Amino acid sequence: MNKPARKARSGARRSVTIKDVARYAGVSPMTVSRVVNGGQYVSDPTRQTVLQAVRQLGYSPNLAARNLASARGERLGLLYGNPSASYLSEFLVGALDAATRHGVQLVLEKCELTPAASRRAVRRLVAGGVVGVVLPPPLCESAVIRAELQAARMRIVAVAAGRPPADAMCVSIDDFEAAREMTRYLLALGHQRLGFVKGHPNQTASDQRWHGFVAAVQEHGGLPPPRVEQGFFTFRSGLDAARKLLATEPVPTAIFASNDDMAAAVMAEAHRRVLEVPNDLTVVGFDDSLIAANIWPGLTTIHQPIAQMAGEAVDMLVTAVRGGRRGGGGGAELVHRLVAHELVARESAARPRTATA
Amino acid sequence: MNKPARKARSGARRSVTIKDVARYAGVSPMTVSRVVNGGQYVSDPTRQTVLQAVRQLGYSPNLAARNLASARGERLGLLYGNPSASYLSEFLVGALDAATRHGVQLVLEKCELTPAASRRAVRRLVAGGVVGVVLPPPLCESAVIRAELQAARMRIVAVAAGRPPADAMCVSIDDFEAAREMTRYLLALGHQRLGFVKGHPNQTASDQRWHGFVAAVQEHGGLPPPRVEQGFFTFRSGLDAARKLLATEPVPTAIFASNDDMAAAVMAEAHRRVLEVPNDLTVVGFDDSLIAANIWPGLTTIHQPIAQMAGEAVDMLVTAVRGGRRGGGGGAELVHRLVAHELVARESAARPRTATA
DNA sequence: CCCTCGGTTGGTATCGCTACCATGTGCCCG
DNA sequence: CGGGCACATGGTAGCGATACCAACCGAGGG
Repeated sequence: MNKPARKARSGARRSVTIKDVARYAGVSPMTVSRVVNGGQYVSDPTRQTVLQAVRQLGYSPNLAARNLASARGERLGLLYGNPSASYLSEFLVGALDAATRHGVQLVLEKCELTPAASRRAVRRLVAGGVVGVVLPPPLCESAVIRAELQAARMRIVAVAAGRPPADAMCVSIDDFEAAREMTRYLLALGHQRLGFVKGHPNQTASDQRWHGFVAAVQEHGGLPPPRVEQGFFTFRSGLDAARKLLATEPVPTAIFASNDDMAAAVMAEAHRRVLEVPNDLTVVGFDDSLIAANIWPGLTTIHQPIAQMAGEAVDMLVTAVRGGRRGGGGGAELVHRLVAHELVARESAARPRTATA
Repeated sequence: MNKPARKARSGARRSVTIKDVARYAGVSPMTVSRVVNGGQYVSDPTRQTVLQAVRQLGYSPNLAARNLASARGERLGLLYGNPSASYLSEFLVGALDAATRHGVQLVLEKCELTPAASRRAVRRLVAGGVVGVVLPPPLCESAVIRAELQAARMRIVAVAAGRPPADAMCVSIDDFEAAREMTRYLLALGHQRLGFVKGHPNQTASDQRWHGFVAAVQEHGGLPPPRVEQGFFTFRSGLDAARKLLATEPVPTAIFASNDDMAAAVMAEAHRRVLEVPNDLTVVGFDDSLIAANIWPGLTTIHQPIAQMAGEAVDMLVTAVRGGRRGGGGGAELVHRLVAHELVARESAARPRTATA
């Protein structure tokens, strides 16, 4: 038998259980459990004793057992769509990390944006015993998917939706504020003739960014009207927009694209026209996706703490699911959490040539 | 009691347990367990019946219960280093998917390449009860990390190491063959003056790709000696290499960079010199990373089925761990699995201007 | 013909923890 | 003064799966 082998290996392994702590503290396992889980009906002296024992013995609860007993081995789903978003990598890291911390399982499911595909994906999730779902962009914008999920009684957290949907929890940065900040940055550099490439019209974040841009322009005042083109968050659409923006005089001295892919496209088109970035043209983006640091010159952009956001989303889901099971039925508190963004200045933005410092 | 209420509501909710499957298949839970875990003492008819039931009911074992009962910390680790590799995203998707399929938990751990950091990361993994680790590049090349892991008796699968390490399982594409294929492709287009940007010298894949390139050049024969520069897989290093390659006459008509980031850098530098790609210069890369399709012109490159490779790695780990525990001690079969690559032709490669078709 | 033996099954205990109920205090209120 | 209520605690019964052993069964050897 290989039992002896196991024994030998484990030696150091065997962990201290709740019973050990209970015995050590001279109370029942139940009391220990209550203390550890922040239960309410424990007297303060007892609590201190137990906490002491926990520290002394280095007790750490067995996740598997806890999950099993509390039937909280909940699975969470992560529905992802367009994987071109270099988002996904960081997003997954953050989400998985949080999931591991909470001891919940994370199930991935790919999903196109068509109703049929959504339905299929949701069905697969339900079949997999998933009780809550994280929705990264652009799926978080799809009312169809949200409705489908809601019908299956899933909890939902939308990540990085520009405007929080009314029917789901949400974690995002303040797209409006971030765009305003970036625009102010451009204005502070001395730019006057601005160009803007809008994002995909069916993502609410696009609006927020656009409005932030407009707000900054208006509060500054006295500028020639900015040139605006519609984009769709793809490199290709950025190229088209850039072509139009750069074709007609007077050419903008700074172009703010609603995401990095489009900003990269603007830079590519600028190069084609032998405009040097940033000396002849300043280009800034949004997202701080992988491409931002991997092109030359590096792209000045807005950094979103994607991993953190994904993690928070999972946290929210876990508390919602657990609290929901515990607390009275359906008391759906729809939290909306904002996290901090950051303007990352790289090489693609500079004072305009004609700046009147 | 709210039990009835739960029952009523649950219908779709309540996950199916091993007992349900057993009842459905008309056998005991034990037998189901044996089938699911690939146990040996099950007759074929019984096995089929059970598998059928599993599929019908959509059964998926409860991780918590399994871990608790078997005390088998069946967690797998994924040690990732340099996340600049846009690799990570797809890699995670594949790995997580496989992990979910097998019902094992995947624990992520970030790890720098220094010995100290490796030691710390491994310690964290051990503390987390991890029994096997997936090593994506570039970590799979680090003998230090492998040694560290092996000392902790972990199973290891290295992914995309150019040359399989002697002491670990491995899944990769045939870098040599892929590079040779790409080079033949360039030669077939009519290119004669070739440039090559080598990859980071401490990754064995770099060698393989370089040798594949050389092999194709030699088997073709009668070419001027190719121009070669050392790169380090970073955009920056690609820029430096491109500068040198394009500075001295005669300029190559095609440049093969050992990865996409460097290829993108070559393209950027070409643009700066007002060389049009692909008309004035053909550029090809390797990896088919996100950037390849998101620049203009699109990069002709070698596609690696990253997600699939990651999935296979997890599969191998699972069978190794389960088989290893069961089967006689230490019969470490070090499998090395090759998966198919694919040459993806986009717009960055064309016949040279001076081609003598 | 019985007994052993290897392949195949089912029963039972148990993993570590928590839900749930019972119990036991002290205290206020009717 | 007894019932009720808010706290504080302990006991018991599982959660879903596997380990381990017992039981069965057909075949072959003594």
